[in-house]
Amino acid sequence: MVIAVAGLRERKKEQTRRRIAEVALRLFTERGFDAVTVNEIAEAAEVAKATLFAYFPTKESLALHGVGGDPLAEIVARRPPGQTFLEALRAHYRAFAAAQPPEADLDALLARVRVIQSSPALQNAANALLYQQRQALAQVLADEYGPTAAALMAAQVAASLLALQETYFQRLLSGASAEDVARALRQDVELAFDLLQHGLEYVEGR
Amino acid sequence: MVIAVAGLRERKKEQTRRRIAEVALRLFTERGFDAVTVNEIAEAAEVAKATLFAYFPTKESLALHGVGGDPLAEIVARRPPGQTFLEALRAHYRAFAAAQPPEADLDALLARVRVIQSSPALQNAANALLYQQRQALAQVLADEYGPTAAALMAAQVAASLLALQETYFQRLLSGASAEDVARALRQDVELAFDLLQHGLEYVEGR
DNA sequence: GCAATAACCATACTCGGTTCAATAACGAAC
DNA sequence: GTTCGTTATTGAACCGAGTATGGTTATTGC
Repeated sequence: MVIAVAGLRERKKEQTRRRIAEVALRLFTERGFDAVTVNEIAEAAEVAKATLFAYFPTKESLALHGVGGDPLAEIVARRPPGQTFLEALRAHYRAFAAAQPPEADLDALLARVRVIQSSPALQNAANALLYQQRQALAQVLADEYGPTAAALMAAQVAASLLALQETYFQRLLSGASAEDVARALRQDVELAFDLLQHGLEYVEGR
Repeated sequence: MVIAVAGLRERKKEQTRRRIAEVALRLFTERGFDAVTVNEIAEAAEVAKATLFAYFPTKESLALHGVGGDPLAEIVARRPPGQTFLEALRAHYRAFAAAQPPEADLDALLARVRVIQSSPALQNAANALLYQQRQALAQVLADEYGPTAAALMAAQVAASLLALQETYFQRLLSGASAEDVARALRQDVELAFDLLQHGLEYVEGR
């Protein structure tokens, strides 16, 4: 009995997609996002430009594929009953911060972060990604809290997590040791959620 | 005694700038942002494309000039002593919500909102504007609260105000009466700042 | 084998934005 | 009111991202 493997067509498609993505990331890493044209990427990946854009809708998506971040709306929607949505998110990010990423992944992440930081256009694109998550989260929360409060809460949460991510990236780029970065991240996660939960007066009152 | 009027050169520049801006806004209003090319705008304003881009750095800026929003960092920096930064912001937005804009301005605002809503690219650009304010605010707050907490707080505040603005725009577009929109805005402002001040548990606990 | 389908390619195009050399308009000084 | 340096403006060529198209090749299901 032969395991039904994906058709040759599908496998080739996947190959092409990966080849494009890898070549793009390599070039971006070597020279920065803005200094690489999509024509170059297409040429180096040995595909036509039209093919490249059949796989990735924009140049930005070439650098950001797989960097979507965690699906906030899902985490909230799937939380166990009795848990507030904020508790669910805190638990998720606490777990993320507790998990020490292996060296190799960290190098790759660092390269990715450097690429993203290399172009304002890319940073905007990354923000736009979170913007969509914000809306999805607002929709999930709307049933419980009404549309206006839900929109406000989702905005606060999404913005906090974006700020958290930026701080994390900066710490990574600053050259601090992996342990220090991880420790700071754990603290920052707690601070971010404390602020969200108890409001800005939480810090104001020291 | 003659009032020292601006030189002819300066006046012409101002004229050109205004002509470009007005033509652009008119075309955007008529056909939507994406359906108008900068070539058309330049032609209709009777300037060369290069001249247009000498006045406005991007196509988006043609639709967003003057829509910067309130300078959060300044409001906070100039607050009277003894007032928390959040109180200062709340007072500012409360005053804004209390002021009934005159009919004519409201029509112009509505047109502007419709244009902005007509293109995702424009909405992203508008977001990016607030993003800069966020960073300026974070810098002002950093002295008092440290960089990490400041970044988180600024992010929450900026995101809340963006959400507030979006809700306001939606209410305007929904065709509700000006009084209803104004009343809802006053409520929303209080809700937004209550959430910021006391945290999400403020609503969670009802 | 043999069509139907889907990936792929080359090419030309649109549009936003930049560059640059040439020119026109202004301001100030004589 | 002529001259001269400055500055706004122009036109036209150029770049890069993204789209449209019509044709070619390879896989698939029969």
